[in-house]
Amino acid sequence: MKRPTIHDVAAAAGVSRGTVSRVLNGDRYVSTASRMAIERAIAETGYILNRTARSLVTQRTGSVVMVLSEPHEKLFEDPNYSTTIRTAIRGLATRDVSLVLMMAGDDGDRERVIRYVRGGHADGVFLLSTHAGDRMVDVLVELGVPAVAQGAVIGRESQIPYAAADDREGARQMTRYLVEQGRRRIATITGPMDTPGGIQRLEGFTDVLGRKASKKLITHGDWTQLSGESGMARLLQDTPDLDAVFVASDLMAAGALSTLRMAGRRVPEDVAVGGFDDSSVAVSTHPPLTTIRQPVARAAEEAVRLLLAQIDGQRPDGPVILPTTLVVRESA
Amino acid sequence: MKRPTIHDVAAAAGVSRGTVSRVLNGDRYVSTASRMAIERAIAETGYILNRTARSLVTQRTGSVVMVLSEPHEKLFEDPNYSTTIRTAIRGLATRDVSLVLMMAGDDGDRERVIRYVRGGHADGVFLLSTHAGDRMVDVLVELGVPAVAQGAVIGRESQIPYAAADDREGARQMTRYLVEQGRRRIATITGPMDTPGGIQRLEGFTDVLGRKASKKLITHGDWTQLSGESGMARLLQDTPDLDAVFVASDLMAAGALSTLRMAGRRVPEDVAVGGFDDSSVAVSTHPPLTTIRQPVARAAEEAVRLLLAQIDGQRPDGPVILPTTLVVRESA
DNA sequence: TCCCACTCTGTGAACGTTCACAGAAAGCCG
DNA sequence: CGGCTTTCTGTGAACGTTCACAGAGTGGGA
Repeated sequence: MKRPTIHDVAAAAGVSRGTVSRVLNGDRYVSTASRMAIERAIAETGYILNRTARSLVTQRTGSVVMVLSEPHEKLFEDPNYSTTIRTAIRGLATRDVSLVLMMAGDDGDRERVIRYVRGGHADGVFLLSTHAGDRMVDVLVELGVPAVAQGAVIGRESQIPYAAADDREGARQMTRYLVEQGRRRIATITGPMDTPGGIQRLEGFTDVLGRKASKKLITHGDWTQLSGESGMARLLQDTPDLDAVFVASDLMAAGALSTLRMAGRRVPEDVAVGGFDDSSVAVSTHPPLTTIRQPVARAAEEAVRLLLAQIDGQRPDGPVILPTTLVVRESA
Repeated sequence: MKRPTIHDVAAAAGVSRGTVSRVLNGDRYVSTASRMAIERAIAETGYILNRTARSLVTQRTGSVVMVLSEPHEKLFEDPNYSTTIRTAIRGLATRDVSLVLMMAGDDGDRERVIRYVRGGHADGVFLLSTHAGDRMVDVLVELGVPAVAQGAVIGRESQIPYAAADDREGARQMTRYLVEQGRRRIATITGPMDTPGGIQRLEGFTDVLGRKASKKLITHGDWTQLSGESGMARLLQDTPDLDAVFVASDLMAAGALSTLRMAGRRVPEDVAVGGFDDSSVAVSTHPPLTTIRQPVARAAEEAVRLLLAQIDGQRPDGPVILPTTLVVRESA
């Protein structure tokens, strides 16, 4: 029992391939009689379009590849990825575009992604957590394939449109809040300085604190919970009298909380802790985190929109920056 | 500038299409002279195989679809999914098979998945968190498409091979441990009773407790943190003197911890809490969770193996059940 | 009435592979 | 030397669509 083809439908409807193809693709020059006959024939035969055959001639695949650029050990700790992936799948599904997931954790992976895209196996690329100076990005830009990023790709802001939260302003909100709460020695644990979140959240921090943001009050993490623990330990050592810390992600903040607890500091009485992301861990820590909510789902939706627009041949309307909001819980 | 095709390679190497195709597919009847010429030609022209064209004739796509069957609100809270997805991608990549991600949160989604598979757009299906009685599964089985599941598909254990942790024995380990610690009134919060984890972890619990596992000591959650909170509240109301609770997932256990804290019960002094999964939340709670580690990555690897074997036309060697281990932290 | 525009339809070619087949060349055995 | 097997190669057809083109029918305006 072979699957029915467009020929079978045409025969059943008493028309030709061409006409069937026209209704399949929404061409307007089809008589209502033919259209109805064809629709009946499709239902009767159980015909399903063969996208492979279509792709061969249209040079379009109807799929998009999402590239996750985290090293393997670390990947996916961040619950935000899940939201982004889910939202993107849904957004693309409305246009019947499917989502292929690839990793770019090492050079072999990146090579594979390049081959995949260069081979024309995807109509567009959705970049996630791409670090500065990624060679793969150079190749993609050179190829001119439609691309979009969730969070800016550093150094490629003008070539690859993106959707992101307003990291800098979010960091300002949190820092201002800590200041307003009367905190005087405010430290920060940043993200990696080759990611937009790492850079801009630190910028927001220094925007508010000015020269009070001394070197000793700044340390760097890599988004992992473990790096939050060790970062907090370093800060306590360098500045034992700190009374607040702005941690650039909730996951790192969870790590910072454990270190503080082990050091016998009460949160928020002795040290206030501010996170960033409002991810699911924010409510499972003790105490629950005061944090900055970023509209991850909205950003993913916007990114999908930007990507589809490019695939349709339109010029994307620049980056989309979304506002953040302060969520006060108990840690600060 | 068109991309080079197999014709261009053939011309550059001074052979015919057929011979090029043979080296591309690893056929042994090719002279070393031709083979070398062709390999040079491929490198020089920058040729990349067009999988679409290949798919059209071979009826194989070189891709597999992973289906996530959680309702949209809830999906992805569980960090284990991330591990599974990542591991599956890596495993498939070694065979140059790509992974398409689809959701099956509502009927529309499921319909889309069916259309996709029926249309022959994937060589196999990787089922994640599929609930009992899912109509989509019936269709897939009927279609006879290679399929595999992470965690048994209830009612389809014999038709769809799977890889899973030994949920029942894991639950026994935890329950035994609680008993050994001298706990006398042990309750449990289960997962949904249409999932294997929900059913089997409860079975393990009653295996150990026998008739001591009274109705009042059993309540059901849906894997979410919130359901852990409310489940714990119900238990405290029904059985105020309980001194331990086995929660069928870490995420729900995190919820249970908050409820206990709000109720003024100390963990583990007043109430011991045992989780299940050893997911990332287990270490961010306070106190850190004593839990059951399941080899999620191993299970994903095995599932990929089972799937690829079927795609290669072999009979899968039955379900793979992997051992769990007790991880003692501070909550019990 | 004639011409043109518009609507609708069918047909052949093309997309870039693989596959089956046929046939050439080479080696071996009696 | 003749025939048989093995190795190697080229060719036409096929996979299931879309697309461009040509042509038929219809209606309206000059």
